[in-house]
Amino acid sequence: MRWSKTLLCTLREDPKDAEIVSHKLMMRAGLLVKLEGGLYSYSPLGVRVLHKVENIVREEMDRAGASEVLFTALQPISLWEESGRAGIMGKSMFRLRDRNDDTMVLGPTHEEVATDYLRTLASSYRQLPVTVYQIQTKFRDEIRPRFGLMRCKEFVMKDAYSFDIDSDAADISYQKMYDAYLRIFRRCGLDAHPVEADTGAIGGNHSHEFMVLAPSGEDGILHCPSCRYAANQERAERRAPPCDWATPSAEPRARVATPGAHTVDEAAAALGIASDQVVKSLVYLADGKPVMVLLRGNADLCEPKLRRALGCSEVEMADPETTARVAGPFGSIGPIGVSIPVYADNALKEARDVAVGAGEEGFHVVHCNLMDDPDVKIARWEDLATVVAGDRCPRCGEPLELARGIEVGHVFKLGVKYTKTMGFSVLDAAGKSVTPVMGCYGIGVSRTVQAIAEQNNDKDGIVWPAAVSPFQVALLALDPKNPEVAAAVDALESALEKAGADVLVDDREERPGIKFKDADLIGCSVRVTIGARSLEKGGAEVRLRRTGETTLLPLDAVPARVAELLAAN
RNA sequence: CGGAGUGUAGCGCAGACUGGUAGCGCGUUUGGUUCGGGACCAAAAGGUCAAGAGUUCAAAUCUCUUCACUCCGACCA
Repeated sequence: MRWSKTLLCTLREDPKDAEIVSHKLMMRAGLLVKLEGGLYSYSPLGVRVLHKVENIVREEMDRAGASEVLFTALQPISLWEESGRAGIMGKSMFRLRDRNDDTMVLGPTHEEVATDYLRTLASSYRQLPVTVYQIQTKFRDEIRPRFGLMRCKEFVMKDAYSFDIDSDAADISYQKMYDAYLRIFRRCGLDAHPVEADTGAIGGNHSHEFMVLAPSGEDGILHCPSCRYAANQERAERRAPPCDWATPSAEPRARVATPGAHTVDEAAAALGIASDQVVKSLVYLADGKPVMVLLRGNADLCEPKLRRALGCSEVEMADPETTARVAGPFGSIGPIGVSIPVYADNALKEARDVAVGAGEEGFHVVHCNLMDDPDVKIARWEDLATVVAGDRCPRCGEPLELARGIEVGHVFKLGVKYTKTMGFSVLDAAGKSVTPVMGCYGIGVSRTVQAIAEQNNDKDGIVWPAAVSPFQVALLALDPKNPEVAAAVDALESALEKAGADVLVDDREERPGIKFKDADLIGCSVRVTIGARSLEKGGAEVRLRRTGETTLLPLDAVPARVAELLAAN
């Protein structure tokens, strides 16, 4: 492709809207054009990267035995009512009406459509296992789109769905996808790590996310340096920290004035004890019903854990009025004598001598024995605390480390959640009707593009891995009007393309400095420069973007050298 | 939805407190000199100052309302 024949515009300065490095660089390199928040057009350059990632995904899905299909983006709401997700996905699903006034949705995901597709086609165990996948535009009315392609209202996703006759077979399908994901991200030049994850609105009982480590990532990841345990912070577990007050106090339970103390730290200071010895009591609304949560004073509640523990679909902190009504004023909440269900974090199991809010402004109760106090009714003990850096690994006990990650892929074991509710069954070998076991597997393709840029850049611009570089080679014609240069560029372009490389020829009438800067910014893996000067010295200059390593070669030796560099990068 | 911030030329910004005919840099166009790491000189084009209402002789500037975008939280590939 000739630069002069396409509309490629680079930006000299960072756009004001962009916050993270990949977003800035993709905008500056002219890969994206913003239409609105969460909506971006791909330029001729950007769409090439997208297609390259798509093709890697396609090849690895095919290799793993999945079959490509294409579902519709537009779906009838009735499918979602059938699965029971119309409510759960409700707010993030774009809805519209057709001319018959029927409600349609723009698919945020395709579990329902996939299940419907299978139930219309499959009726025998002999047709299973089967895994279908598609690369589709998804629509989600995101609460907050951000960071360019990272979180968009419209984005490209690869989603796959496996159907198996039983759970053991489903595990095999899951593992195939898991392995394929590792290969896909490796081929994209990404360092992506599988971590145990929460299943969220998709549902199911087991899932892994594939995380690209980056400080700008939206998720916290706890990982253990000694045993390789890794989990999303929404789900990570820990061994309960040691407890220094596991023996009941000799003193009786007592009400103590703590005027003005509203936080755990203030209460601890007023009482002259460690903040961890003060129980943090929170009132939450679980699907609208108030519940109390107890944690150690220095722990934070992990809301997804609470949601899972309670089996509800939404939890939120209760408003001050509700809190005051069921448990006393903010800052003095406590579990003694409350009538709502109380859920306590496992780390409090040994607590025999702690302080709690008295349920009354300005008072706390000390020497409370949570386990045995007749006025404290713990409905259930659960793992509810957010795990933080330094907490002990649930597997091996070593301290965990915290990192940030970008979620580029997610694999789920769904069980029979959709197949059962949507009435998909097949006959097994004995002629008995069975409900197939399902898995689903997503890759955020457009997000992956940006994650690659986030992980592969330097002060001059993006450094695309060769497999996804918009063009593998940027061929700079430093003086396109010089006939010798033009002839050499033409010849080399053909030779490179014949050798299987794709080439962007910068034939603009610009000064050399501009071409070098733009080439660095766009980040094609290999740069080949031809100018009067290089011809005088005997050929063309070949430079690897990632290292800056440069060699001057005779023109006919260039294609082989380029191929060598591309293969190694 | 809650909290914070920003809207002025294609892009990045100043001007606002103290109201008085719209500025700078980059980019764009034309001419010239340059030409291997974002050149220089000269000339030019380009703006209902986010929108609406109000105050005023006069509003980018003061007041109110609305909208959009960005950031922090809940949602997720």
